[in-house]
Amino acid sequence: MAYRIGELSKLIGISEHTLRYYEKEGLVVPERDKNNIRHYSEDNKLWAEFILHMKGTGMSLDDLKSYTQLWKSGEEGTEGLLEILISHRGKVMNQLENYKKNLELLNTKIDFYQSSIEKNKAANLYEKFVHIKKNRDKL
Amino acid sequence: MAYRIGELSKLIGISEHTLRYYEKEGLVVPERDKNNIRHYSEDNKLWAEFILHMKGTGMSLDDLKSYTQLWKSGEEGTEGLLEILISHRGKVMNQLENYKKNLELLNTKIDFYQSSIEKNKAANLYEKFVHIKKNRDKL
DNA sequence: GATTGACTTAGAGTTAACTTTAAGGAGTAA
DNA sequence: TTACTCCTTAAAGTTAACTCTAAGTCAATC
Repeated sequence: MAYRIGELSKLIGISEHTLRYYEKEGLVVPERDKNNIRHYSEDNKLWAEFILHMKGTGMSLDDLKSYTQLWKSGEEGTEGLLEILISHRGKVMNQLENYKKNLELLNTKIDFYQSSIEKNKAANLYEKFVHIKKNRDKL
Repeated sequence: MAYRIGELSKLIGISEHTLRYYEKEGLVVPERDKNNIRHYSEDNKLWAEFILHMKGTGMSLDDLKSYTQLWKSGEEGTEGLLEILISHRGKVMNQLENYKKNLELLNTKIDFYQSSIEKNKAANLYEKFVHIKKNRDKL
């Protein structure tokens, strides 16, 4: 029920280096066995995955450090956790809007270039046709 | 119908430094007057805004450089432009999904903490009530 | 005449989040 | 025994995209 660094690294798709870095930063701190080998619990894994999710929507490691500290502090940190989550949710909602708008912009541009290529191909075909016709007529 | 660097900087919300940097990188290249002052045309402005949009959804300046070069090359660049746009659209769609999922996750967490705070408040109120009652009974 | 806003080059500094290196040591599985 | 995975520290290197500095010049406007 515990993962060694190499396993976890493969499971969640980040390097062992990065996992050690996260430990140094206090983000994901596994237990050690008598040989000093890291053992990541299921909770450690879930926490790491949560971090990756939040990072993936633009939360900074600094914010994630604060978040982790608050979480460790137990009940008294709850309001702080909420504050961070709500502020981040605002950013995520803005980004969502931003991405939606830009997707539309991209679609418009893509449509434009695609039809301009189509037109171009049609024009070339016509040119070829005229050329062939001309040469045929010459014969 | 043309902007000087300071004006454009304010209009589109990036620093003059950055505009000069973009010029050096070949991204937005304004005309110069006889005194060597930059004059950004309406097209320059639109291009700059387009760049900011694409950057805002994660396109790198390197890709934007290629894009700009292709655009300058005219008709023969069209297929290349399309390729970049379509590839970027893919990334934007993935990000959109990612943000949607994370928004849900955030909402779940926020709900959880909010109700746990509510419960806590209720419990505290109850404690206070018991305390008051106890003291009143003592009298 | 003073202020404002523009210009130049060349290079150094910043930030976040890794990523790599060096150089060695130790436990475990086939 | 060989290979594999793990461990350590400390520090240097990387990347993108700026951001700033210095030191000076120039033109327009109040």
